[in-house]
Amino acid sequence: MADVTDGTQDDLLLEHQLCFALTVASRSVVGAYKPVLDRLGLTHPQYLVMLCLWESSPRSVRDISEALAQEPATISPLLRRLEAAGFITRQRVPGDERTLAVGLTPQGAALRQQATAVPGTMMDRLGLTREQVSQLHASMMDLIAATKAGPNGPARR
Amino acid sequence: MADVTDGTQDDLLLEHQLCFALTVASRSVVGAYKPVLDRLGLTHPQYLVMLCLWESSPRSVRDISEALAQEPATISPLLRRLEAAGFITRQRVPGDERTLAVGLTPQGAALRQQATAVPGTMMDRLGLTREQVSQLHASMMDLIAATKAGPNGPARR
DNA sequence: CTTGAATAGTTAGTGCACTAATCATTAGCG
DNA sequence: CGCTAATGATTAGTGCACTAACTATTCAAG
Repeated sequence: MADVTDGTQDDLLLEHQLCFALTVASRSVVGAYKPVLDRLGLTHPQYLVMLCLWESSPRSVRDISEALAQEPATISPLLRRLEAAGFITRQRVPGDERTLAVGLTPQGAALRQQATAVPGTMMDRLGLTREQVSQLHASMMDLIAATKAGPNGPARR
Repeated sequence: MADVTDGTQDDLLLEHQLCFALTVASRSVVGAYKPVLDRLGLTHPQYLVMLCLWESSPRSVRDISEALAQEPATISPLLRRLEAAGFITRQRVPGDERTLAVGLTPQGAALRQQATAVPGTMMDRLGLTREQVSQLHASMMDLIAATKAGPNGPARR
């Protein structure tokens, strides 16, 4: 007994669901970024792509998609919109015509200066300290690791 | 000095972003539910609606949308799909023809039995204890509260 | 060298989530 | 009463995210 899969009645209460709290938190935090990112002309997913490119560019679509833990099929149209906005360039790599070299335009590179204020602004807006942020960050990383570990945790076969 | 809005260089590192970890965690956890919910014929958002209705029904669209912290415009097409799947009914309330009464079909009510196992199964799959789940849940609720508090925390007008 | 497998990206199709605009109904006030 | 406000839900339009299917290029084994 005391098997973890024993479902008690209120296990199904919406208010007790971690998955629910997590999705609401995610949407709420992204929503809190919106007014700040609007001034940069970026959506939140676009902001993450720009962070990715400010760290290193040019990069391939696959490289970006792995860094952001998303499918290339998700990144592809997102890049087209960033190109249309004038922040990035998309060119085939000479010598390997399959691969795309995603780089920054001068405008895209310049945007980094304005973006440096974003993390601080958001910490301020959310009323979080650096420690709280890093603690929450660590919790999220643990949770991500748990989803990768598969059934019954990392100890299984 | 030590103003929280001082942006240091590596504040822009993707790996340090709470918002990034949060969105990845959310997508990863929802993804982990997928094989489990597939057997019930539900997507994750649809599962949340059903939790909502198992707690109390019939309910209006606005009621559901507030319980799930989502826009009525998001819920509306979702309900149409749940109706098409045979889990719920949608009828106008007699006496107030604006309001929709969203209720359960026998099939939708019966689905609850199968769903009772879901929370336990997921805890097992993620290798989380009840305590870990409730701690993470509390962290998420705090974060949600922080996004509602507005700039500079709850103390600000 | 050529053919088949692997790799890189895109496209199509489904579903969520949001804002803004619309329609119908109800409530309330002069 | 009758007109306006407000309320409840839906629709249109944009963007994200996923899977599956497709194209194009490159690699690699025979």
